Amino acid sequence: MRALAKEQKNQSSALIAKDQIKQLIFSGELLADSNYLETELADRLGMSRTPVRQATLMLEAQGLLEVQPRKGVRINSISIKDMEDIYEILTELECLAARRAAQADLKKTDLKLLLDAINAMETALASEDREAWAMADEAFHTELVRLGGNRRIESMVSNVNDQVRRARAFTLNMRPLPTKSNKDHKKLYTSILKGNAEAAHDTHRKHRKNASELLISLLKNAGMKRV
Amino acid sequence: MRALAKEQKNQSSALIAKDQIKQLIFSGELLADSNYLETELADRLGMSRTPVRQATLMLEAQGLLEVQPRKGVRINSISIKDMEDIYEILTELECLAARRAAQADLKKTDLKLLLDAINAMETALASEDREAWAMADEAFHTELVRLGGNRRIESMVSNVNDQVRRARAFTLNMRPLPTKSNKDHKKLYTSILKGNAEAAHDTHRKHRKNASELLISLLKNAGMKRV
DNA sequence: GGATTTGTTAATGTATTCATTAACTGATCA
DNA sequence: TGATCAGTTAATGAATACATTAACAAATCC
Repeated sequence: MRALAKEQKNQSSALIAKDQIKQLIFSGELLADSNYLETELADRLGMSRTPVRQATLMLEAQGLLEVQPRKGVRINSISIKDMEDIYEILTELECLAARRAAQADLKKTDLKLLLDAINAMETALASEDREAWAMADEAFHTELVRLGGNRRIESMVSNVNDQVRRARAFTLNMRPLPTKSNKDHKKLYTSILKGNAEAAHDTHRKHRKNASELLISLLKNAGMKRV
Repeated sequence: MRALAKEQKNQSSALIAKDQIKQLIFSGELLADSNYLETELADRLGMSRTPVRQATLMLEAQGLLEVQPRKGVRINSISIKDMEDIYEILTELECLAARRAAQADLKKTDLKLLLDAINAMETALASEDREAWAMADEAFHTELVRLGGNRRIESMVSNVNDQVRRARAFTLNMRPLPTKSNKDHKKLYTSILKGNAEAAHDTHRKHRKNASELLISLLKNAGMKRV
């Protein structure tokens, strides 16, 4: 909490607006396929239209919303096809990161955060705490990509992830507990440590493929056309 | 020309500024690793700071520049490591698109633009017109990605491409004429038409790998640390 | 002479004002 | 009755005004 406030200290209102609007979208306070006027958002965030507008333009560039003149900004929803497209990209980029990480001759100490995340998932599974599991899972994937050592992949993955955040949150409680997935994580961890690049790549590809197929079938079964 | 002017008719100044600043960067009128004040850019573009600022924030999100308070916007240069990172991503995404295109059961008519580009490259090679070749090559790659049918890949590739545009332009006249590369293009064309997804993927991977290795060695030989 | 501090400058970041224009309402006409 | 057109409204998009603050310079103190 304090860290967050501190972090925002030297940020411009535009960047604060960007983060806050993102949060409002993720939390569902701003609904997908709905429009919100700039004035409305400015009031809500307690600032003038100027930084809010800057934020919306940045978020439009990221694909989270569309600025529709005289109608307000429209929060983009995600179709099943979108989900498939996004997961395809996500898979490709993460697998690339996994391969790179395995080639980077990393030591156990380098992989500490990755292992921490794996353990956190195990704990969360034991106590059936889905929220905690989701957080640890995200930490795992973030750290994996970071270990890949390609900054651009990091930011691209982060951007794309933002676009499916709502869908993931939506299905979190519909999913069976992913008891099996931690086996994949451990296998990947070992491959990276051993420097087995292709194994890391392939393991992760299967993992991601399973996860995305599950997610998409859950959405379909729930009759969800858009999220 | 007229099309461009027309295109800009209904665009906001912010979007015009974004395009124009990009052009200024690509053409080298704005130098990498140099700073330009917002006022300066606004004067140059004949508009007020407001839309210019919006443009710079969008371009910062895209990674082309950095907004440095009180120092002006700094045009980002690209290191060899950056080039490697970028080409790695580009390769992965384009190969994905190639695979998808091959799976999409496309007919000859669908592949017309791709073939046009191949022919244009051949013509350009015959007359040793590097500029024309580069344009056709870009058209080929753009169309390939479009045929992949994943909009997000299109925009990501386009963004990433923008980041290496200067480097490519720089080496264009240093390169030997890429007489061999059109064989790769034709092979890819055939693979897509025949629906041979893995061949399309692998052909393009090799093609991209060669191209990036060549580009990077050219930059290294030229003693270029940053572009 | 060097370091520190205060004052000034200038560029950013935000708010506000203004102009433009799409959307809506109602009225007129066929 | 329905359609078209004028007038009004309201939201955007841009310019300008204003506040803030980092950077630089000058002056003072040790």
